[in-house]
Amino acid sequence: MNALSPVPETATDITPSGEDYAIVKQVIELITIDYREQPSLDAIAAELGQSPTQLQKVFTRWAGLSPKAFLQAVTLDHAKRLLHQEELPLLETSLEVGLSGPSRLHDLFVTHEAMSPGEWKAKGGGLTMRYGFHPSPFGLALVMVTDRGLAGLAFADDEGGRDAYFHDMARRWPNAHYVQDSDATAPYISRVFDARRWACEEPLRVVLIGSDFQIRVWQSLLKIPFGKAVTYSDVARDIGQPTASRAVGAAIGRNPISFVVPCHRALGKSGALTGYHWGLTRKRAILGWEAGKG
DNA sequence: GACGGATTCCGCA
DNA sequence: TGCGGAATCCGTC
Repeated sequence: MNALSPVPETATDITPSGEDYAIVKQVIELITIDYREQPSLDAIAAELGQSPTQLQKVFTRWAGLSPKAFLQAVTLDHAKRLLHQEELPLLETSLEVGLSGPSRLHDLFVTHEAMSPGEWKAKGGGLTMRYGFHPSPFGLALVMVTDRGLAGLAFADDEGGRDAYFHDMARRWPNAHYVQDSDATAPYISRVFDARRWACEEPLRVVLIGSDFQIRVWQSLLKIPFGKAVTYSDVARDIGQPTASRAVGAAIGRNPISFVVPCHRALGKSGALTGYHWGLTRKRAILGWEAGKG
């Protein structure tokens, strides 16, 4: 869509182009086969048929980290450290306070509201949902907005599968009225993925449309500070149902606003990345990318 | 009611 | 450690 406006490619560009992710994704898949081996840059480049120099450049532009540092950021050990860094991160962080803690300085500034139970029962009836596809640092992104704010954010693995990804989202609110409108959704993409705009004065408006339980879970996720992680049982405890960790997992899996509601920061108790609706590779990518911004 | 999880725990190489 | 199986709990349809 935006082929006419070239993005300047400088090392300091914190809004990486969508194409970089295609390379990064392959790298992550390679190192995940056996992450203990930590293959050399040369080996990875050879495997992908790229020059090491070029690969290094793309990688650093995308991640803000050298490939080596990135490899370390996606190991199990590192994930465990994220979990234990801070004892109970969920209890003290107030979303409304937003910018109070230094770690949140680099985080996306968000306010949210939830749809009423009645509106949820209507399954989107009476709601106009504008949507569009845009390049993002994690592949093609599908954005859905209502007049109350951002309602959906999904990732697509391939151009050709747009319909499938659209339906994956649209069936969550089957009675909504869907209108393709990339002009309406484009501003959200840059607001969400351009780290320079995360802490701007005006918070990103988000609307959570889900069951009562799901909304409580998603609100809990919104409180996880940037660069931290929690376990499913942490979330269960936070919403006052300490034994519901499995149900929490299911609810997290239905988070409609990926990345913004940071469901990628929920890990298994062992630190393992136990699942992600849009693929474990993407979950690793997001966590590693965040490591480069922290 | 039944179903099935983006869990967890335990036991065994 | 890592892996597999069972226990168990809960939201959803």
